[in-house]
Amino acid sequence: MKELTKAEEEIMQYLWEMEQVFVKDIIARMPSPKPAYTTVSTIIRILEKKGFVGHKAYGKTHEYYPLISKKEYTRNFMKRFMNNYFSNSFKEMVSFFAKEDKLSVSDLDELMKEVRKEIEEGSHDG
Amino acid sequence: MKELTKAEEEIMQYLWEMEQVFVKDIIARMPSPKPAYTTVSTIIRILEKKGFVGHKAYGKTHEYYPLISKKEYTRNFMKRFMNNYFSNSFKEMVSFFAKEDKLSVSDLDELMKEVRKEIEEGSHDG
DNA sequence: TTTTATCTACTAAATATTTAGTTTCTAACA
DNA sequence: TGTTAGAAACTAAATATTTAGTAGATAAAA
Repeated sequence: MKELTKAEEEIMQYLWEMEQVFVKDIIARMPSPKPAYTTVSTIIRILEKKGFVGHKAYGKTHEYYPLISKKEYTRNFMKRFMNNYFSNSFKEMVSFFAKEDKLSVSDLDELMKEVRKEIEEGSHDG
Repeated sequence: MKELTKAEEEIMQYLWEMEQVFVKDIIARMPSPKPAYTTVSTIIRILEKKGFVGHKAYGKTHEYYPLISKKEYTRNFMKRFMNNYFSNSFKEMVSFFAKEDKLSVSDLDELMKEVRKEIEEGSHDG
């Protein structure tokens, strides 16, 4: 999977959030100062070339949608990151953030109860 | 804190790992094809300008060392990332990776036992 | 059918990043 | 003291990324 640059990722976030969009929809949601229409359009075309985005044509206009889910991208990205920053150890990562957020042991237990539930629920669809 | 580019981060990883280094030490550790001496040297100078690296001068030669720890950088980087990819929720992140690595509930319990221990140990130095 | 609006595709300029050659300085040594 | 080796600093070329203008196409409106 190709990497995304900053600008590409920013646009991709809108795609993931909105699922089906026209260029103008994205621009509408962007904060000022808004970029030129063609800027966004160009970035989307790059995303298409990289295989992240597809489109349906409605006459001359394209409606764009993600081909790679946020989950898939996150997975790949985090693999690299985990490797570099937590020596590939899930434990280290959790531990880092728990300390970071100054979670107490009981905070963590509470959190883990919820995570456990999610794992159990999710276990049939992977 | 400034962001690091890819090339800068790569060199920074050596600094973090080796703590105190001369340029040639870094190059010695780098895999082939090795970059030119001046390439590494230039990147380090950029890192100094960005405040990530300092140096002690031994005559004409500089021994470089990190000014910003891997932990500090990770913290900042992950804040942004968490925000974009896990809506700032620690729970979501743990859950994501637990599912990702196909951890069972008992795997998770085992892991959390260790994390809990670390938190308890670490609580006096933050 | 002609005009208008608006969209994508094409193109290119501006900017940022990466890579490395050249110069200059200094220390070590003859 | 002069010469040499090796390092940082300076400079610049190559490459990648970002931004946006212009042209050409098409649908909708007149």
